[in-house]
Amino acid sequence: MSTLPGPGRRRGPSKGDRRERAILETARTLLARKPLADITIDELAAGADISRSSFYFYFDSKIAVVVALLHGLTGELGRDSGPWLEGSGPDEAALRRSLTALAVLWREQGRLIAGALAAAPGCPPLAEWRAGLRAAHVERLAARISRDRAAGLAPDGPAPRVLAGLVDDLRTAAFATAADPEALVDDLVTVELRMLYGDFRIPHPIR
Amino acid sequence: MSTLPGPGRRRGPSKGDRRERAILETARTLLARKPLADITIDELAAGADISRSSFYFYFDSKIAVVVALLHGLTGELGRDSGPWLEGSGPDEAALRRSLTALAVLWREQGRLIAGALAAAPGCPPLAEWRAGLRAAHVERLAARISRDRAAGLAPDGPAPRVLAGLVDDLRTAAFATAADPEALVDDLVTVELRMLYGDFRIPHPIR
DNA sequence: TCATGGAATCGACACTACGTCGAAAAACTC
DNA sequence: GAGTTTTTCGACGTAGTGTCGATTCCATGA
Repeated sequence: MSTLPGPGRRRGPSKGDRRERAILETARTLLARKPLADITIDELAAGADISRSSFYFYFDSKIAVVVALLHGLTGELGRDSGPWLEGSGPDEAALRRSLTALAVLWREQGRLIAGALAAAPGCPPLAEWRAGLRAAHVERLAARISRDRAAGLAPDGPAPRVLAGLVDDLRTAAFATAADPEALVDDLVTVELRMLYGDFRIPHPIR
Repeated sequence: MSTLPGPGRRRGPSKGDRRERAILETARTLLARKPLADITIDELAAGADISRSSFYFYFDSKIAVVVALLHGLTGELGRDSGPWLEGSGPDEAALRRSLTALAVLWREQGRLIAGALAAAPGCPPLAEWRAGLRAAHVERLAARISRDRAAGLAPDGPAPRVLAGLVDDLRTAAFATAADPEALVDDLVTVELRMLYGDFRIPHPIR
């Protein structure tokens, strides 16, 4: 349940430190092969060459391991999205760079992220992590939408925060579903731009 | 694991039939209060006034109960979407009716659907259910997209199936996230229409 | 009316996974 | 090399799942 390492461990990169990293590494390896729910504490412990009860010296639970892995990931998740989120107008290239970075992360760590998302309802620390991530993205994207609308660059529409939330939902769901996230980037670029800038006149066919 | 009722039960709407319905009813009730993962077989059995081991006479597992509930729901899920999916062009009213029906279902049975979706990876029968549902929607929507494009009613863009998949993903994610699905309908209508029909000229500000 | 067989019920058991505790071994510190 | 801190583990208790065989219920038709 807790985010921090177990009750033991003070300081100094000693033996136990290697063990802790071994557990994390084992978790990462196993997650590449099967979903979080199928991984047992026995396996995690065995992978680090310690007994099951020793595992609890390092982490409070399976979820605590996931949280630790996620912690190292959080920075990466917003990587390369600065230019897009701070920019303005339908800057296709910037959006593509942002989505590409995200897709790579999903390819490499999809099981971890998906596992965390699946376990989030019913596990406060994971729910917070997800909520924080979403909020950060929605916040910045909503601001961008407001700016664009004020500048006449984007059509009016759903409240900025709502629209931004839908964009975030779409990304997450699409990447979670996709077998090959990177293959989806181009289409996501198109679709997100349409969500934000796509205006259309109902009666007339598109030229 | 299995979809069908347990190994017992032959014919005739007798005592056991009432029990079976009592279990389903109990599940429905409990799902209104807490997520699927927090519901135990003990509770389901207790709700139907039988012992835990008697439960297994009726269903193979907790998941089998969910599958049974879902079975009754599958028809509803596509309800009122006919006019939209069989129609053509940006028929806002038809889309709104379709989405409204879906939103109502999510409000009433959100926990059930969300629980099923969460348990789907790692549980073949649920995964199949989800895949079938998605496929059915994607299939029809993709056909609609192709028709519209051929008729010059919609701009070119992502492959119809991919685009339809993204629309489906968005709906599911949005409703799963939302506290009040029905409040989202109007915005979803706008966004989906933009995804399908929204064209925009990059350099020029919107008139 | 009662025997027979399927429907329904349950207690006892076996299993898996989780998490805790306290005692011991290892490693480090002075 | 005594004392402290870190690390390890076996034993235990708990919760939930699923199975088995014995038993009871009950409709039916001989």
